[in-house]
Amino acid sequence: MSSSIIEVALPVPMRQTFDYLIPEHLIANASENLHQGMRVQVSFGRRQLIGIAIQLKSSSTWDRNKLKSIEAILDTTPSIDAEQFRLLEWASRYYHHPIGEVFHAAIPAKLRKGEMNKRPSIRYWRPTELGQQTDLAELKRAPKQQQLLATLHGQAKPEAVLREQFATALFTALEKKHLIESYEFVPPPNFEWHSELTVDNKPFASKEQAVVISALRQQLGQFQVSLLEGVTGSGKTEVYLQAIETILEAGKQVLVLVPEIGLTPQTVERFAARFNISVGVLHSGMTDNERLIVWQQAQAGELGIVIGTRSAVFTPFKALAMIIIDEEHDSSYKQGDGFRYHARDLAVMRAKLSNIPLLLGSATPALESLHNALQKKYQHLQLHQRAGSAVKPTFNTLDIRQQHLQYGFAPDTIRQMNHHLRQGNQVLVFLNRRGYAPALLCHNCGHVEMCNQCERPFTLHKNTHILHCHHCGNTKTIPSHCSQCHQQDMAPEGMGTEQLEQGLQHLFPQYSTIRIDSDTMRAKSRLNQILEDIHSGKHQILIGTQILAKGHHFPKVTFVVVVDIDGALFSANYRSSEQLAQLITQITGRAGRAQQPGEMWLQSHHPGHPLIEDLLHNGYGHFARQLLIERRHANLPPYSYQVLIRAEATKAEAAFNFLHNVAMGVRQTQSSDSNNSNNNSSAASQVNTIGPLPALLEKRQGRYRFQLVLQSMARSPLHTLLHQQLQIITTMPESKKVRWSVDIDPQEFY
DNA sequence: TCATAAGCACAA
DNA sequence: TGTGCTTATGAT
Repeated sequence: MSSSIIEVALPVPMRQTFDYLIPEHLIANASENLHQGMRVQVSFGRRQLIGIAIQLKSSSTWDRNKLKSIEAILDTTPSIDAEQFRLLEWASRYYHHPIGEVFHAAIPAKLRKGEMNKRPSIRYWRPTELGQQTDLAELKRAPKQQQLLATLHGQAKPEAVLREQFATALFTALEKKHLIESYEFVPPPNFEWHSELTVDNKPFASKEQAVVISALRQQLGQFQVSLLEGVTGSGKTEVYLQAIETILEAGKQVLVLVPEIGLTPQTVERFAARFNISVGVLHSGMTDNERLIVWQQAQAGELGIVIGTRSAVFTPFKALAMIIIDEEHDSSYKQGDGFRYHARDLAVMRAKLSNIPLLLGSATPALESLHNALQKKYQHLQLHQRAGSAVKPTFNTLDIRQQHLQYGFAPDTIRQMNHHLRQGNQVLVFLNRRGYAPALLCHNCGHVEMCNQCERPFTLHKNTHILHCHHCGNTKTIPSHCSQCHQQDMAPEGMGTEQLEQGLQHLFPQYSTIRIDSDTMRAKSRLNQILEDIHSGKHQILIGTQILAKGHHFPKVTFVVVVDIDGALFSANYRSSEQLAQLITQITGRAGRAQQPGEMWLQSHHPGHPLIEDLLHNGYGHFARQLLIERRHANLPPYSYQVLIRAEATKAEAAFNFLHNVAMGVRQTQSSDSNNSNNNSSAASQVNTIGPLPALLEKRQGRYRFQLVLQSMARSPLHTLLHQQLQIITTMPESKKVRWSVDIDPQEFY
């Protein structure tokens, strides 16, 4: 049977694939030359698109003479290998995302654009003849230039590597002096890393570490997920290093995922230095060329270790033997738009398909991971002892009820900040604003306005001045008096980082304040510069959001203020308290030093809140287990499963009606199912709908946004139902009038 | 009467 | 999603 048709996945937001004819000159060799996972160029409408070959077929459901022919085959070996293909097919099904877009997200930009999968040349710098002869001392008035020239002495280096350390201006300056020159070069493949591998400066593992390392080494060659729960400073990285030693010695490869902000040159250097091999790095700040090279090198087996952020989970390997996810609780592993995958979950599936171990490491594991570990689905490994001298700050929860707050600070807090600043120390002001659903709180007594139906805090929608219960959909107008103490002091939670920054400049004009959040940190180099300034003591007051909790140490910070913990404790977003605890714990492990442990103050209207008390006295591990119990009682993830459907439109009714119809469809499907068969309608397989509710920022960029949550105690009925609904939705005329998206296992709501 | 914007269907 | 066709709006 001749296979003259090829099924192609295209990067369009449509759920179907497309059939094309294979032109005459290719038919003879189609089964030889065209394989699953290869890129093909096709004409689609008036456009030329790059698609991925799914399979060869001999017939199509489409009329044969309506089929177009493919324009070209762009690969000689599949860009998506068999293993990746299976992973991405699974991801497309699991996340209910169009397969073409899934493939698109998983390959480097250069390949997406149809460039040939050949090694691109890269720019190198080398000293010129003159540069070789020049005495370095001649450049002593330009120390940075001197340093650059010294680095290049006797050895050319790729520009990308040098850029991490040297500014652009230095290159032009030295080039002008005819001391260095650049050239393009295609580096030859290096399969020799394995024989060059050495293990340098390996410290002795502690007894505790040794136990964990040997447990991990026993799993090689089989699928097993392990959760390494290790307090800050317990030496998780050392465990990673020693666990992968035998893998590298066997010539096999390791993938290490790190949070977006955690990927510093130091991290990479630590891996490279231990094994004396070059480490592949993948992160968002790299050029398309740089990413493509690492991708190809990993695929060819030229790299023993690849360290990368979220999307590095798609990197192809020749002989992948282990995946490590550092700081596995970190929210940057979840893609927030488009193809909303979670790198941790994809890694679990990848490890399963490849039959290799996966190691999840964190001081503050995500409740999902902890749950799996406690359920014995994951192997649970623990490190309790800190390697160095212990740095544990003292805590103080400060009651701010009825206090006169200045820019959000209580008088005592301001006094204490002054005290620390006068001693020449740094103060860290922490404001956690992300992902909160603000509650309405009485400043006099701390009472939080709760939904009378489900005992959960109401969420304040500022635009409409309405309280919404995000659990049952109940609404209420904003009361003028507190129902508890009858004072007129109901205030919404919330202040932005910018306001806080201005306030601090007013309160402490003599000190330098620096704000560190993702907005100001767009460029990676900028962050490094600021971190350097902080370490050198240029700034005394640091204002930060999540970013500060990730991997950076602040030895000069002796006082940490968390401005408002109530926002997290009384958020309708049930993940807020988990995130707050993770942040507090992470900062705790990173501020201060052995000689001067530091202090952390938490401002709250509920100073004796049992969850916070538990966290401060018994640590994150205990707290997290308590929180899991709460989640179980409330039937929340990880004990239930959720899908969030978002919709936005220029007309509020359009978005609302769309989601309303979806919700009706869900209920209808279920009631007809239970009437007909009665076998599939147990409480566990019941899918509940919550909403549609307006999004917290209801209107953004002139569009009204709503969301609908589908929730079930079991995953499969939820997914089955969603699958059915999506088929209906895509044919609904309303669906074309709104922008809508599906978020499986949503992390951020409201 | 023309020009531009908004709405809409379609893609193999 | 990107494209081009159709229809609505509205300025002159």
